[in-house]
Amino acid sequence: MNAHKRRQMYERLQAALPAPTTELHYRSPFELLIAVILSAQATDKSVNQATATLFQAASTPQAMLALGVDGVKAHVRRIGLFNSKAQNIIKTCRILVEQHGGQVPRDRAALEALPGVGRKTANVVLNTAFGEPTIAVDTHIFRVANRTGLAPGKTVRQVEDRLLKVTPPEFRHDAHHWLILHGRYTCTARRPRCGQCLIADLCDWPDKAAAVAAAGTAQAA
DNA sequence: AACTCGGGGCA
DNA sequence: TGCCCAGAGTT
Repeated sequence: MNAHKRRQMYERLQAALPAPTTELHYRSPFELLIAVILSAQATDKSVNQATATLFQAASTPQAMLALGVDGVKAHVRRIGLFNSKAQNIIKTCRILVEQHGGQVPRDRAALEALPGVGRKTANVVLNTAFGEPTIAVDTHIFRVANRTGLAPGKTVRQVEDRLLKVTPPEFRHDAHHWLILHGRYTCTARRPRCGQCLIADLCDWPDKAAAVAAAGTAQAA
């Protein structure tokens, strides 16, 4: 995919998709951080369901510490990986209180030093809470970047670096938002909906034609 | 690079 | 039923 096509891709996604916002529910950088920690390998629906009651019980790191691991678990039991996530949340809150004045640090290294926070979570917080032009590569974006030829790469870090390079500056802050929505609702992992894709004509995916045809016969049948 | 954690959603 | 989910940590 060349520079012209990339720009066209972003322009179309920007025009068609809703204003940039997370689908996770949060009211502060702290709540965002916790929600993103919980969202690893989980659906946003299940996360929002859990945080609705969790944040009512505790919306600050101090209050979260008062809940304790078992208290947190009681709210997040229906989310996958909840055991390690509950422990990580408490450890993270302790560090926030002891080393960062109870605030979420606006610093990549400090964020990634928090238990349960990796490259992706740090990027989301930096972008969404602090407005920095990071691109958080998750499974959706990794798939879209490779499938369309927008920014191919074998590792998440490779895709992230390439995305930052090939994304025009004016799109860089919101690219994450558009790419993830596109991957989630159109360029899905299984049975991508190429027939109703806004950018199918710009996409390099070899199986695109087959996918369109399959969708057509599936609807006809 | 491969493995593990993990309940829920969806075809 | 099998595959996937807005990943991170360990080996």
